[in-house]
Amino acid sequence: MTEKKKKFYITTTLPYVNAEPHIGFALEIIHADVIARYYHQQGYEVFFNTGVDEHGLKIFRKSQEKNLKPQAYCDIYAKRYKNLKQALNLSYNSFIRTTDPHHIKAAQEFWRRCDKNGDIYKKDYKIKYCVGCELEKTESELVEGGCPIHPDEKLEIIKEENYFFRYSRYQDKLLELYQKNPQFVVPESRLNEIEEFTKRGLEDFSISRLKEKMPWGIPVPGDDKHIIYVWFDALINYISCLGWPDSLEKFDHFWPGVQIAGKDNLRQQSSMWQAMLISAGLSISEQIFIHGFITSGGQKMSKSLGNVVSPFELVEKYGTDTVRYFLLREIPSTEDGDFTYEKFEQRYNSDLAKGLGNLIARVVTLAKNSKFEIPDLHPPKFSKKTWAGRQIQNPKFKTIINKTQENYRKALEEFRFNEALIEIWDLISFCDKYIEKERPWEESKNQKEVIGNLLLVLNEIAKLLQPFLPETSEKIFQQLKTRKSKPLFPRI
RNA sequence: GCCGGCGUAGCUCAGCGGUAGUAGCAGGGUCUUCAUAAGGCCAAGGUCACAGGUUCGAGUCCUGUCGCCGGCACCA
Repeated sequence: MTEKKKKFYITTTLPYVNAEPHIGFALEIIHADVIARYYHQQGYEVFFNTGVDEHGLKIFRKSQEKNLKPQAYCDIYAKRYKNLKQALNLSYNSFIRTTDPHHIKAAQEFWRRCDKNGDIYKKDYKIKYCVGCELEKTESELVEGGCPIHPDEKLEIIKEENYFFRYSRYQDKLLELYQKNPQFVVPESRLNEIEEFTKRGLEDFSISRLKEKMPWGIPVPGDDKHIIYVWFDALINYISCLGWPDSLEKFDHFWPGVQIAGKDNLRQQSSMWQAMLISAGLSISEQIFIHGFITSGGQKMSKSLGNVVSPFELVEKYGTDTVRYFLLREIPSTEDGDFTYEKFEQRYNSDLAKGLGNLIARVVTLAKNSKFEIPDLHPPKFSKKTWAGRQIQNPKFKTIINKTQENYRKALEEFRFNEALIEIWDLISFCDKYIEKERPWEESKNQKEVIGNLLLVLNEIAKLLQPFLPETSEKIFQQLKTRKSKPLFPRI
């Protein structure tokens, strides 16, 4: 993240392909996209990874339900997730699948390194098994010590020999990491959470499953009877996507990177994965950003409640940038946020149609109607020192634009997307007031200067919007250039 | 049960020791016409969850109560 490095790596988590793409994942990948586009605009070389997690029991079962081979099932879903790229206008350059041959090799090599370091050993793993469900039950699933679906059935304890990872060995190193680097996990509340968890003590966790029970996974190196447990394999994607371990050029250049994950993933990303990296002798991640969840009308989205929101449907109905805008502006980046169609349309009308869209339309028309020759704008390319500051003469504009840029940059570098957008909208509001005051539709001696100033500011607004609303940003540049007004966001 | 957070205008939130914020959105009045019946201005709207305490002074610090929400290991 420092200026001199000039390269930037960001990755989402890999969604598990047992369901359709969820609006919550759309939020995560849009966050990552904004950051990636921002650093790209700043002149950084950016590597942006996403993909899908395809191994494990749930997928194995799903594929059986649908009478498909696991790989065939995964192929179908991988495609659905790839469709998000166009729907949400994403700029990622790497889409990894955990069934990619290269990833499989990487996971096995990673295993060997941890093993070599003495961190992998065999032990009996006690599984709680509900005969009624014919399923393993985890502690967190249980209600009053029993299966919530079959409370009368007694849970059986099944012992199974698994490989374990010596997580307990890393307690001190992890605590030191959190204490030395308070920015390692954002927001701070999540850092505190993981720190408190770590202080309570770490237990080694199992990292393999018996192949005879569930064959859909990566074979454990040197032991045919086991496959690597799904998330030990999945986490490694963050470096296998960079070519590790075969080709280290990209890996050496980009790693470590920033990882974005949901709050349900705090432990895996900011703790377990970090311990794994240390064990394998690799650098820990640069930073972990943890976002919240999206509720639907105040409730958790679930099929049974029938309140699941599909990102594809939203995009089809309202357009890509509208969806991006809502998620970035309305959902506080580190907290849970709520989706309703009412809120969505209200944001659209007040901010996009009446705010941004209307301002562009009025200025473009003013410029078109003006009898003066107004000089061409600078191209929309980023240049560190110019922004608008140097071109605009009006000192009030200079001040507010400088303030906006500064707050915007700070907000973005701290993942406060909504606040960065608020900064831009303050500038929009400033322009509306300026127009009202100067009345540039009337002929006057400063008419030319006023319209010129406005065009320059809108040019800056389009630049600031670029990471958030890339398509709209481009349309604004076009309209400013051609002086042809066309509504960006028709009122609904 | 243990640990942490939150409760400020109809809604979303800022403020975290000095008369509550030029807040935003919604609602009301008014001015204007370049613009997507958009925009500007003005007014209204709060016993800062409740009860004690510390302090010259408390949304702001402390204690307690109530309410809501997270975390407490195999959820990818």
